[in-house]
Amino acid sequence: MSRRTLRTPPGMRDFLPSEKRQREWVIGRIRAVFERFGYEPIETPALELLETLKGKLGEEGEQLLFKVLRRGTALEDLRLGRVSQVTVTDYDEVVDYALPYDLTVPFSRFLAMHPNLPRPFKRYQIQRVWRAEKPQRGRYREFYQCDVDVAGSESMLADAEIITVAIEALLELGFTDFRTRIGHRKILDGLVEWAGGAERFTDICVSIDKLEKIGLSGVREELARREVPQEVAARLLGQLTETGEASAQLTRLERTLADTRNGPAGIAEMRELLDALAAMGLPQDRYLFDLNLARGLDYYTGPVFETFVETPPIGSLTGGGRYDDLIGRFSGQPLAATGTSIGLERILDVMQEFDMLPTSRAVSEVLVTIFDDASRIPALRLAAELRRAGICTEFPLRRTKGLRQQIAYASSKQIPLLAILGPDELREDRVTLRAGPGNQRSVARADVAAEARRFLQELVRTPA
RNA sequence: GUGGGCAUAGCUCAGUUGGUCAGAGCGCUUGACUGUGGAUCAAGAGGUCGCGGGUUCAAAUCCCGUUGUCCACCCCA
Repeated sequence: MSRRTLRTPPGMRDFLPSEKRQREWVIGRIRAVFERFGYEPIETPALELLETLKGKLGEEGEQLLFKVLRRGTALEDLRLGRVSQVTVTDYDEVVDYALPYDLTVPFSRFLAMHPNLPRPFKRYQIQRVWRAEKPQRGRYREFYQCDVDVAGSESMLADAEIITVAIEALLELGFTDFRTRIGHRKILDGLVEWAGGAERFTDICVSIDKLEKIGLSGVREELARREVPQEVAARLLGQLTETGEASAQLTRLERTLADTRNGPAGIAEMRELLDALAAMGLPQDRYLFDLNLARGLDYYTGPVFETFVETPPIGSLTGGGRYDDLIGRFSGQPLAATGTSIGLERILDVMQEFDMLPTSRAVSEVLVTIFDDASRIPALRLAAELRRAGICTEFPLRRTKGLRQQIAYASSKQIPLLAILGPDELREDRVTLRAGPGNQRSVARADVAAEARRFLQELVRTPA
């Protein structure tokens, strides 16, 4: 088998048992936080109609869709040699389906299809999504997102809860060095209107979103490159670089944006949101109002939020916002919604780098030894008994030579406990439980399950 | 999509100015060792040196192309 064929597609990975268990551990913690706030799990298909996904991602998002070639029609003729070539003028002609790019759009489709669910509907969703990007550190073509969303509430309480859930999830995983930036699309909208660039809103958002990253001059250049008039850019940047307490900034903006269409509503919502957050018991230094946070996706309509770690510079760990119009685009019935996405892969990358993950050990907690034909049946019985007691147990599935080899197997698989049931033990109706050199005890055969359980608990408390 | 680094066994990597350079360690397989911690000893499998072309008496080594991969940009989780 050549190296050429023996590989995974770019940006898509195999996970070894130890890696998979770490992933599941992290997912488990995140899920526990979601459920602590009353969010329910759902799942959507691995394919969506292309039509469902189109036109929701912004200009650049759409080319990142993995599209599935349609079966039949002219392409089938081509495959069967009935025709020698096929002419296509738009990919709609050959594509019906695409792999989801995120979980928000499928969720919106889901909500539009299930209008009778109790509202507000609170769901979480932990699934793979796909983007046809060039893979890089912290960026893959196939990756998991952990989304939490509330649909059917226009209250800032919903946004505050989503932000709180995301922060709690990171705290639960042991993160300490992060900040959640909170911006507001309506305030930005007001600001852009005030500056006289309303018709270029999307372009302007994309540019000012980078303020932190490329600096004032970088944004000025980018706005110029996008042909935003210079005086518009100047007015805008003057406002965006004002700093200070959130409340002071909002008071200032309130005056500036008094006559704009969306500014006043945005400011009122932002105040409401910050008040709610303060009441929800989050550490104050975990989040901040950041006028410059815009986010690239088209569908956000209200507060937007993003969580960053300073080190390593890996990008955002979570990102989300309010999208009150998206669901209406599917059903015609407007339905307010807000939510966030937690980036599992980046979280894992960071946790790996800072050694925040628990040391992985095997699924099996006990290995029951098999010495010879005579001890085989008793060993199988013992294993069955341990399993009935809820202890993950295995025994050697192929011939082993002596105890040493079985110990080596248990060690290499990091199985913590060995249940030795040899001729000596059988004669005395006992079992030797062994956790390591010099750390073993002989227990009565009848007490094995209880003793093993106790032994394992001691081992967890005092890791070897 | 743009730019740069890298490519030798399953993994981590040696390989001199082109000339016994097809290698090591780990892992894997088999055998030996009367039942106590990833052993030891012995044997074995596994590579057209990413692929294609060129230079040369001679290429893992130099040149060109190509593919893959990693990093940066863009964008994002």
